[in-house]
Amino acid sequence: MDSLDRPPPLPPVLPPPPNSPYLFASPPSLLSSSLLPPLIDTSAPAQALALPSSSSSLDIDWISLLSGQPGGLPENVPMALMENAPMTTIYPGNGGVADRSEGDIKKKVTNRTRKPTRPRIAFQTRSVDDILDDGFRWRKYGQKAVKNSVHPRSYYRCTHHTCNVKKQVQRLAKDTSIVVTTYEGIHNHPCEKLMETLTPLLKQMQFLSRF
DNA sequence: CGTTTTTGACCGGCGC
DNA sequence: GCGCCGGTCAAAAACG
Repeated sequence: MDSLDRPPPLPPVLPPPPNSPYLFASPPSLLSSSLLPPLIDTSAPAQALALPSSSSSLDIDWISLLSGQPGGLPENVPMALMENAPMTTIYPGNGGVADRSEGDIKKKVTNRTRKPTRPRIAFQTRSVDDILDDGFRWRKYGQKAVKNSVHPRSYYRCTHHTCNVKKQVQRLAKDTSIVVTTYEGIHNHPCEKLMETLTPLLKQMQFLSRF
């Protein structure tokens, strides 16, 4: 599967419920040209972002570029960038998991391979597409039926060999028009799709800046 | 033919 | 200890 070829989903705005404990931001996607502020996991342990500052033949400060701020991204911010499309709920940092009573995601995150919890962020997006194009390539490695929900949960891993980022995708049991995408970890490489888009532009900018 | 998806088995945590 | 459940593995199937 290659989600890069999918048309961008166009979910409507989800208004924040009154007294919502959640942060709100747009979901990750690179299809938009606008780079909105990055997501922040509010409680996950701090983790430095290890991005190559010069990951191509071009001498580009990708960290500053991708984060939109000099000095790079703040801690706990995933490489995924935001789409201008829909307003999306971000769950706070217990992994972005919903209350278990909703039967969607377990409250306590058990991680079989690593003990320390990695930064996790969940997006809640109203969309007919389960897979949102966030610009990264993912390989599906599992699918499980979810208790109290007719929709299964899918597990994906970033296909980049050195990258260990995972994500889970499922539909809300309460409102099946809403897709919950949970990202775990931080990409340690630039987004291929963004590179493809920006490289010609950056080359031109560098060329022009010589005058 | 290489890559990705599917799917049942397996593992570990947790509650009872 | 046992069963339930979420998460992962891995072999087979499907796909381009």
